[in-house]
Amino acid sequence: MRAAPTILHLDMDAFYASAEQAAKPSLRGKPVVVGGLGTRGVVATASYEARRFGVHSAMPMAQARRLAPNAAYLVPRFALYRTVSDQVMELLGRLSPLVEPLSLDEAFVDLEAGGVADDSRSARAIGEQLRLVIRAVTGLSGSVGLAGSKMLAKIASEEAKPDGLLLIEPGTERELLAPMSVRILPGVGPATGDHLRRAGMTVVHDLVEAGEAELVRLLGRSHGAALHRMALGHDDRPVVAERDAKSVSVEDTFDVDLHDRVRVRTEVERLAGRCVGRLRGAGRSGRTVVLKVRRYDFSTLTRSETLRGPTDDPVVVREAAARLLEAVDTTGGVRLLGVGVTGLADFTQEDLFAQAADAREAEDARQAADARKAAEAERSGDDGPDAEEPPAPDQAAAPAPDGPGTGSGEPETRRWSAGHDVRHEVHGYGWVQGSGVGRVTVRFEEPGSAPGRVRTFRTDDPRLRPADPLPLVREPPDYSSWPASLPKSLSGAGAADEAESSP
DNA sequence: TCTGGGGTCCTCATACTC
DNA sequence: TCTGGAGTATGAGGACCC
Repeated sequence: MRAAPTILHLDMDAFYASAEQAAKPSLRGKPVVVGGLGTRGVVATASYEARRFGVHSAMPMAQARRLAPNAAYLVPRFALYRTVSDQVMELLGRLSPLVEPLSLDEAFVDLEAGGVADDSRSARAIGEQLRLVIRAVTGLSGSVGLAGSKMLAKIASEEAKPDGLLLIEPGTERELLAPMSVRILPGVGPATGDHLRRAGMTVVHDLVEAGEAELVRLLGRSHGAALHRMALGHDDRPVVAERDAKSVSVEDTFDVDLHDRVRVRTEVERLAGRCVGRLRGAGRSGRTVVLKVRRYDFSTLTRSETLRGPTDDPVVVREAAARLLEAVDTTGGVRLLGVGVTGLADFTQEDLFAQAADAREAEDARQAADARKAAEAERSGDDGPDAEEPPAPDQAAAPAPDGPGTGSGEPETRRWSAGHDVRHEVHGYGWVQGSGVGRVTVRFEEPGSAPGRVRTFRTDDPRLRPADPLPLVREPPDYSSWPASLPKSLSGAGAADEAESSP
């Protein structure tokens, strides 16, 4: 906990839904729900208009549709969100070398390390400027929290939402936290929240009163002690810029439970291939293969196997996953399958074998100079100590890694997903409003345009093609000198004002 | 016809080694 | 030689986060 509120937490407001509203003028001011549209989808983000109907993140899509039947339901377009996220992160990087992204729409920034703020006044000014610049560049709003620790900065941005800024002055945090729900503290989810409630603790003040010993008794040493510190407003976790991934995994939930054991096995192998594709894409390898199975009754089990060394060989991972599956009872049906790899490294067991082989060859070559006669025969019998070494990888079986985020691999059958961009030879840019029974309905509009008109085509209309997302802001102001100076069009818009944008 | 996907961290049980 | 304890690796599951 530092003396000045120089840790900044940025949280973009209803990010996916806001990006969709910015991209699709006809949706502005209307309820928008982004998420999986399948029978088992859940809500990723709901616009503030949709939240008024009670729709929120992680809610089953079916329930959302009952609550807000007239909302627009869209599948996520990660390519667009990633582009906007990159723009935002680039702006944050101008403030400090210490930027810790938490997701596409959230990050911590250590303003002190960047030398752009060292007290409340300068921190607030930078926070307000950041919000202005983000809006100018991306067309979207973000909320900013400023405090002396990560926990409090995050709580501040949460309280500032939507489209606000809140600064917590050091010294005031205990008073501020005391009446808040225990659920505001990081690490307190539904289960811990329930646990605490049953013990009579509902607000942060109750945790302080209970004392560390009682929390440790209830929640265990690590969690209990950490929670007590948080309740007192103590949090000295640093902002960490670079974080290495510790695992890579892929999983799929099926629209209908799988009963056929052969199909289950095929899916596991497919997932293993995808997982290795991601692993290789990241230039990593892994030592422990994990199989995840969610059964028809939502019970989830995992089985894992640790290999002798890290691998990025699809055959090895596929076979390990298949072995793990053998030990799982899938009668009754399988709802979800997943394959993951942990224990990541930057080299593979095969690299080690190769190194060992190189060393052996060098040694052999040296000896061969002395004893040429026996060398060939000796080497043929020297296969190394490891009998478990898998057969040479089947090169042809190496999966085409699906690039991060594309996840398509769809055959040429044309699928028009709701919300996706299209371009029509005659009518120009638009987005898919819906499709079915051989027809696709498109609304022709683009960021910055007026709400557009709707037209319907045959799904195989050759004049209609998928398109890349258009930038949300066509001509952003020149902000190349920010934060040294604010673009002219933005200065005077309240950057240095002391006024707080939210209560 | 409730409950996604991709992660992290913690706890507990068990096996093994010293 | 047997036993107990500490430390470590592994496996499984749960909670949490966005």
